[in-house]
Amino acid sequence: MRIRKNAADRRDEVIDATLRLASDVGPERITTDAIAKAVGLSQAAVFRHFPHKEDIWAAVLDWLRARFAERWAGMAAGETSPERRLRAIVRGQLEFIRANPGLPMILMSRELHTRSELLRAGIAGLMEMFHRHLAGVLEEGKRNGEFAADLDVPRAANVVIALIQGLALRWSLSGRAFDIVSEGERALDLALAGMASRSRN
Amino acid sequence: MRIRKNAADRRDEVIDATLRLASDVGPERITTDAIAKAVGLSQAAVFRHFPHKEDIWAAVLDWLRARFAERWAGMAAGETSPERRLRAIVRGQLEFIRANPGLPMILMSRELHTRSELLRAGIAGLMEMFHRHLAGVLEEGKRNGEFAADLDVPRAANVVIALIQGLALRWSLSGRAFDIVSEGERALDLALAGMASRSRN
DNA sequence: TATATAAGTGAGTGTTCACTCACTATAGCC
DNA sequence: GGCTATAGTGAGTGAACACTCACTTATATA
Repeated sequence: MRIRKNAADRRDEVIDATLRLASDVGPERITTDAIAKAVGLSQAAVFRHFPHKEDIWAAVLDWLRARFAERWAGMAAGETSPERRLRAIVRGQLEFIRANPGLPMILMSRELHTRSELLRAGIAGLMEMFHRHLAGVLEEGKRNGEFAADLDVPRAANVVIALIQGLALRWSLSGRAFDIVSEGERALDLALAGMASRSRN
Repeated sequence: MRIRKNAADRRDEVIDATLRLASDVGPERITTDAIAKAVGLSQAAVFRHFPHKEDIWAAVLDWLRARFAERWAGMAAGETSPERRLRAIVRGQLEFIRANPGLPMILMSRELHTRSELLRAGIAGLMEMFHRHLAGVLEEGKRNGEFAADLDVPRAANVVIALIQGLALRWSLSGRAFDIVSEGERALDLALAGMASRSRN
């Protein structure tokens, strides 16, 4: 029997299935047929809701953007000191990745980057959002004295992002063989404190 | 006119072309036809030299493994202190990436990881080689007093790798819009010295 | 110089994929 | 209960792709 739902619900189901499939097989190998099966539709029906496959990805990016905004807005209220805020942001991002393992695969996908300028810009936009968010907290901590007075804020934000992405990459490729959240917190500790011996200089 | 070369030369040409194409279009979008055109052969001729496409990737990984071994053997002789050695290793790796922009795309490719267990193991092996190499130097520096006495060496090595990979990712996706070598050296400075203010604790 | 061997080719094949189209069934409204 | 708008379908289509095959041509050496 044919189950008929309204368009908005189906769109959400497709977005959801796509995110889940992204972590299972990788974004480049998601086919419209796989999405259809995951949602319980015929392949042709997918194209009722999204005229082109690219439009599915655009919707996924919109969904992610909305989630990020939500999370960061909620989180800003909590912690007091900039360093604690930074840790909370990183932890939050890692928890989000743990809950949505497809996310890093999407952000890192060369496929999505090169197939369409729209998607490239969308992904770059997400990363910029995060960079600005981090830079704001780092700047505060620098004024505050919690971070080094001569800290190069934009570069430090990039270092934090690189840490998260490098970690997420290893996590994904290892088949999620370790806990990305606790491992990420340790990595951040190292980056904040430094590896060099404290006795020198 | 038909140009005929011996098999070994053709294999090298194919490996070379594949590495170059990996940076241009990404590993997952390299077709045997594109490789054939790059080398100046018909598509069918590619299969004279490699029975399956997977074999081309295996050969590329072998080539990379040999290059790494070469470089690291040559480099060990140079620098004196562990910290300088670490910096030299990272710099060397970044220079290698700059010269072979396809490398990070290959190492990060989910496609290659999931399509074949042989390739997955090959890539994991390359990363392990690098991890061991870094851990050795960090261990030395820890004994030496240049690095923190309580440094968690394997984790620190992972942090360095994450930094390089995260940086390489941003570099690739940005269309190589900055100098990965100098940017990487600054990032390493930050990770070694730490971001937190020195006045605290 | 004849011959064997190996490098090369054009023209396929089967599969996978995004996307189309003519048609059908259902929900919501009058 | 009948009508309309729209979610849904099965059966395509054409393009891209890895890989095959029967056949050709160049090279090394007996």
